[in-house]
Amino acid sequence: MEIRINYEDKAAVLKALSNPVRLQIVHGLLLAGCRNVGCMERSIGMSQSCVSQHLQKLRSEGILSAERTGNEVYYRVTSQEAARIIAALLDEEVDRYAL
Amino acid sequence: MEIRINYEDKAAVLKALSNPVRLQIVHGLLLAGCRNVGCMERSIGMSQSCVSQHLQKLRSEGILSAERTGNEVYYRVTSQEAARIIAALLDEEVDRYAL
DNA sequence: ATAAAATATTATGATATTCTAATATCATAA
DNA sequence: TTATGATATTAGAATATCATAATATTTTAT
Repeated sequence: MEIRINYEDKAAVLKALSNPVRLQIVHGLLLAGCRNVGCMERSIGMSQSCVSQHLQKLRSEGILSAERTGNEVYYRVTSQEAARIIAALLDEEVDRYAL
Repeated sequence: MEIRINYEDKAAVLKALSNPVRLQIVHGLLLAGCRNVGCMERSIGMSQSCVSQHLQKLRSEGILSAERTGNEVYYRVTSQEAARIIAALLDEEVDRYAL
């Protein structure tokens, strides 16, 4: 069997993580930090709209999933691949991450 | 001592790798593939200018270094961090990489 | 039924990225 | 010195990204 890497798709994963706001959001989730939008807004210091749009982008790339509880929406990291990348980037242990 | 992550800088590393052409170039180098520009052009199927511009971008982010030998310029990966990220992304062993 | 809180979506202007075509540089060969 | 091959740089058009402001949706409290 022939294994051909799809560099388009792989680059897209990196691209999804290659923005400071998105990186901080995902890393925060991995460290069991903020899980809902309001908390992220405050912690990152970006507008509600901005954070929400970044969250949608991460979701559409399959890095996060969302779950609504009452008024708020809780996010979590569902992509092992993303976790590995961030661990490699920040020189941390994937095992310590929440996902 | 206080460790504060600079998400701007870290995101910039991912951004440098988040283009399919650049990703393929760096991965190729890590697998001991093409080391000069002409070979990369042919192997990736992009114009000389395009490949060269991507190489400059990777160099300016400190991921590659270049060495001229006669007419041609040979590149290699100098960033352990980039190697770790790509290994994590492609689920490969960093130890097998050339750098 | 209204109002308020939390989140999502849309529209927009500013900026950045990408590729190609054209030109420049640099090293060697003739 | 001129020509040639390899690489780099510049200019430009098309497209994408980013943050903000405005509006919409959804859920709960009154």
